[in-house]
Amino acid sequence: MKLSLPPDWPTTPQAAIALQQKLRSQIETSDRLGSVHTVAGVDVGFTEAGTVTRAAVAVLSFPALQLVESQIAYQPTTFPYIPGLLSFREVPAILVALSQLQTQPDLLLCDGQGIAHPRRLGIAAHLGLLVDLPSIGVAKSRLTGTHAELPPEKGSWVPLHDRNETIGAVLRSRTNTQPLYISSGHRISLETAIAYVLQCTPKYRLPETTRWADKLASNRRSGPQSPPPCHNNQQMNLFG
DNA sequence: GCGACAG
DNA sequence: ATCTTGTCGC
Repeated sequence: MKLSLPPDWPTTPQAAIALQQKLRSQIETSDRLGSVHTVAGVDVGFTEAGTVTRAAVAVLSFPALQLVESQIAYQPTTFPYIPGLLSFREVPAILVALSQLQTQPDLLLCDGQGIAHPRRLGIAAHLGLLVDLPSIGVAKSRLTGTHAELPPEKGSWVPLHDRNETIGAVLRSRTNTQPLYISSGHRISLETAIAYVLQCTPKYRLPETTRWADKLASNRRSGPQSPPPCHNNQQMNLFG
C-alpha cells in the first residue's frame, strides 16, 4: 500500500500538540469496517543506541491467526519519547513498513493507546486516521484515566474513565495476569475493539498480531537479520 | 508547586 | 523502549 508522511509533519513538541488538537475531531469511534479477513500488528524497536527506529508489521489471517506477510523498515530516529507524543516518534517508521506491504490489512492493532489519551489522539488513533483504516489501541500500561478494580478472570473488563467520559477499557486477556488497556483507534467502537482483541488473544497476554510484530521489531531476534540502512551511499561492492 | 507519565 | 540471568508460579 502506498503511504507517505503528511507535508505538515511536526518537528517540535509544541507543533505536535497543536496538530493533535486539530485532528482529534476527525477520529471516528463508531464501527465503520468491512468484513475482517486480515489483522495487522504493528510495533517499534530501537537500535544503534536509539538513533535508528525499526518498525515491524505482521499481517495475520483472521480468525485463523496465521502469518500472511511481514515487513520491517528502518528510519533514523527524529523525535524524543515524550508521554502523550508517542506517535511523532514512531509513526514515520511505521508508515514506511506499512507502505512495503503487499497485503492491505482490514484492521490494525497498535502498541499504545487509541483515544485513551490526554487529547484523545494516541498513536493507534493517529495512525488509523493517517492510513484511513480501522485501528485499535492495545497498551500494556496506562497513560491516563481511572478505573474500578478488575476481576482476575480472562475476559473481564471495566471501563477506563477520564472526567465524565469512557475512553477505553481495562481488559484481562489472560487469567491472573496484568491487564491490557484497550481503546478505540479509528473507525471502530470500544465494544467491537474488545471483541477483536479477545479473538486475537487465544493463549497469551498479548494478541498474536502484537507478539509477531514485537518479535520482528525486537533486538534479539533469531531469524534473518535485514541489514540496517547505510545513509552515506557508500555501499561498496565487495566483488568489484 | 507536586506527582503522573503509552513506548 | 533498552540494558540483561536466573527464577518463582500457574
